[in-house]
Amino acid sequence: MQKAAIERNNETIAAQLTPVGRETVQDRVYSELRRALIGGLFEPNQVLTIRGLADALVTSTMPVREALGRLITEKALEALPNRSVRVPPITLERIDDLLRARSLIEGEAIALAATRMSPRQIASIEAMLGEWDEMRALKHKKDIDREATLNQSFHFEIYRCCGSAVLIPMIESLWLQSGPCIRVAIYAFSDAGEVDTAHYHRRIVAALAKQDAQAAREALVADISRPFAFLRDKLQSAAAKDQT
Amino acid sequence: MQKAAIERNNETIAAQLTPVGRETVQDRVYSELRRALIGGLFEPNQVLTIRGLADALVTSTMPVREALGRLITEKALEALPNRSVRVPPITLERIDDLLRARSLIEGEAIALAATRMSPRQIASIEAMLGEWDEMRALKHKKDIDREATLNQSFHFEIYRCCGSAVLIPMIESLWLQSGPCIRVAIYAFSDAGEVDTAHYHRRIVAALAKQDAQAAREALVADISRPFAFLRDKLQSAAAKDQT
DNA sequence: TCAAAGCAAGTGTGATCACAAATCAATAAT
DNA sequence: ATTATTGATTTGTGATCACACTTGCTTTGA
Repeated sequence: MQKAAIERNNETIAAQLTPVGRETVQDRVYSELRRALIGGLFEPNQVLTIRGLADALVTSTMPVREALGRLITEKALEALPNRSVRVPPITLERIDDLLRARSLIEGEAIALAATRMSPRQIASIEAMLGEWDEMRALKHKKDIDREATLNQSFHFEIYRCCGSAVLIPMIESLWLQSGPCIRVAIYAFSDAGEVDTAHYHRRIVAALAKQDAQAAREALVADISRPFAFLRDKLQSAAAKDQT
Repeated sequence: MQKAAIERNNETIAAQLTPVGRETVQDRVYSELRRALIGGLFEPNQVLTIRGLADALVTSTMPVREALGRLITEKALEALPNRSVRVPPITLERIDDLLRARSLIEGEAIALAATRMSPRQIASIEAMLGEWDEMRALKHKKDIDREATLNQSFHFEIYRCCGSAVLIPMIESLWLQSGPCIRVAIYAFSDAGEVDTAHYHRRIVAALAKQDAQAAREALVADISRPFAFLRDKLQSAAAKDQT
């Protein structure tokens, strides 16, 4: 019987090949819309139509409508009574609300992560920080998209270590909801002369390295509060000017 | 010009008629599945098929698949690699994970509510408590479904006062996820001789009446911990017996 | 000139069909 | 007797169509 030989052969093949995966069209549409949303490609109040998106993404309406439905249940999009869907407007209350929820949940996640991260994982984060500085020094602080992506990886790399399968999807949902707001703030940042965001991330990493959960939570809250506070001021002054 | 008369006439009509609403089939399917899930009608690990549900709900597959997609993104259901969907299994890690997340988020919600509830709202909650006792005394503690529904209204009536449009959907998602677990625990409760759940709710109401946010949070955590702890013990002993 | 009715283009929703993948049962081969 | 293979049924996915509702514009009537 050559069964063992066949088995061995299969194993060597399996070792060489990488799984191809079976992502559906709907999943791709969903990911793409997510990316666009947290990347701030859609602006608040913009209405999205199924057929319009389907044309833009070169598919039929079916995957788009299901992806939109999913995004609506995550509150990343909003279903109007007219049955049209739009990206939610930015209001002062919503900003405060989002910041509070993010501080609470991401704070808890990083506190958990602080007690669980292995030295290897911390090293990985630190390496990320270095790569970041490099990019920042090189590109004269203008590649906002790359910066945002790196920021996202940085945070979620940490959150993944919290060991909670419940918290992480919630955090993703929160990023999705605050994506458009944040992006507005970041663009405003880059106009208004940049603050040293690297400093905040270094504080986070330092706290994690010391396994100091409380310090990590505080550093994180300071980090995510910045754009929200900025946006808040901007909105407030705009409202004040609007009233005069 | 009889414009004013017409206007008046329309107003009287509007006063008499109640808006008919335009709930879609998909929404009804979604609500029904939600109800079934947090009511524990589906058991953990059960797989659900689109066509099966469509037949049971007497619609076509289309509303069902979209409702399922929404429930999957909320983690109320789980998409297997085979593309079939099932209600998530109960594991020890998941129980602890859910309890932690619920304590954190619902705790924050009730702490916020404690500082914001009007006397009128508190009275409404207290009335609810009384109605509860009545039912409990009358029906010889056997109507589990009614009890669960009342419990749900009680909690969400409070959460609604927290004034956060972000936290509440998250709490709903958490209830959806822990629904099947909880229901298992509750059934076990009713076998194992009932604990006095009313006591915990009275503690919550008392704390809210005193506007004591910290006490409210603690009372709430104690309340929601009970079924989780019960289920946890049950699972652990089952695992221990399984190993022998 | 202006407001209201009517029309046309656009949009979301649900049903149905086609197809590929998975599951299961029965049959065949060792 | 047990494993492998084939075939039939079931299932999810995507496309397309029909229909109802909305929206914006044109036309009509005062």
